[in-house]
Amino acid sequence: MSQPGESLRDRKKRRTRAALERATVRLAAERGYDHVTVEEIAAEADVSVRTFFNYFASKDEALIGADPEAGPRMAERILAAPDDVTPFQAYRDSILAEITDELNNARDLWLLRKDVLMQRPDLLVRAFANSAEYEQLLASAVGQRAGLPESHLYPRLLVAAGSAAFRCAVTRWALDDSVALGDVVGDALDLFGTGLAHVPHHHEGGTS
Amino acid sequence: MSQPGESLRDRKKRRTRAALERATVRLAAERGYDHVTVEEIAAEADVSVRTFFNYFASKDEALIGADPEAGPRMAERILAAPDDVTPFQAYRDSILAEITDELNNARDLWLLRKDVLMQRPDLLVRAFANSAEYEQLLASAVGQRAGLPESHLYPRLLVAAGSAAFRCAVTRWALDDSVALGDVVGDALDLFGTGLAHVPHHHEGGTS
DNA sequence: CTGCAAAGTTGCACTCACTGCAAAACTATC
DNA sequence: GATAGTTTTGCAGTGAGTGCAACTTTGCAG
Repeated sequence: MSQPGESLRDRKKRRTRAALERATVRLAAERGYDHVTVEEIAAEADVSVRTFFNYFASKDEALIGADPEAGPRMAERILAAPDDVTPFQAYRDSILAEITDELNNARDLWLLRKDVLMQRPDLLVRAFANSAEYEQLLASAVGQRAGLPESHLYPRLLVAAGSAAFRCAVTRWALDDSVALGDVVGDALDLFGTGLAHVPHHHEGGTS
Repeated sequence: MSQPGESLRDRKKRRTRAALERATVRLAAERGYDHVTVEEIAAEADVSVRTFFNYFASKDEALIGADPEAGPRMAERILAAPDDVTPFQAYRDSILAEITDELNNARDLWLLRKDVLMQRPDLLVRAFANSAEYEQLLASAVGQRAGLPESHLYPRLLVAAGSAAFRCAVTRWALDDSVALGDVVGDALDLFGTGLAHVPHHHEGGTS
């Protein structure tokens, strides 16, 4: 939880950010996303409204609370993968790593978010819209590994497939969480991997 | 252009809607999306601000101007396809049909949108967020044809792949429009069809 | 043509997300 | 404990978006 070389300042910042994220999710789950104002969230987290916007560019962003370093981290991971790993596998691994990490740190928040996102599925799409800049970063990493020219569709498409997989997995998981979210995302990515041209067979507990 | 059984009222509505869409795209391309206010758009189209919001729920929506009947139309088309057509093919055809239609009616607008979307790629993502409700509709249609239970990932994933394909295709087409947008979308969908596990070969004018 | 009902338009008042700026509070460092 | 760098905050303002009630236009029937 608390890093070694972390100053008081950094610790406070992390705490405030986390408090705002928690407050947003908690209140939204309780009262419904658009019956909660930023003012209330800020009050709940004991900071001013202005400070809320120092941490998050929008209410949407605070609800999802995406780690701004996740994008760069994934890109690095993709580039660092061994040579015999395909770009697809590298990207798949980087996604699953982030997700398991996230769930280990904040599983409870995702259980609350689930309810909010079931009411407002568009918020999940918007969350990815906010990080549209990072898509470019990831696409470059994939493209580099794949040895494809900047103009090729494949990298962009693979990255977009990742968002789509995550999004669909959450929606699906929200309806029935008997399979862990990470596993559903994995299944979704595998479907993208083998192709959607043909309808997959419908077998029960398909975790892998 | 003008339908047969269309009253004066309906004609006026269509004209107003089109005028608002045009004004939004034109001004956004000219000055940049967020240096244009709804007030200016409404003025350009000779209606009140309030009327703007009678036609579009948000500025985003007006920029993309997605036909609200496109979703239902596609769903119908999917269900109406012959039995020997796979859900994938049926969905692919329904997308391409809409796109060719749209480009035939408003190619000029897309040339302007291109510039706006290059500056603000997130707007394209947001556009799909707005029509997140229709995703459910399309997923049901796909699921029905595929004979899969409501809970299965495949329909949702296929539909999301469609959005992703369109989105990536537009981004790619914005950088280099030597290949028609419809063809790029087709290529993207084919990649999803055959699977992303392996990097595709890079051949030049791949229209089909 | 007239008058009535339905649909569309508008203005108004309001809420709320979000931004820039400058002052105040706080933390780190020497 | 003074000083420099960061973070927090208040304030004033912009602009998106909504509900409501009045007003205008269109459709239609007598």
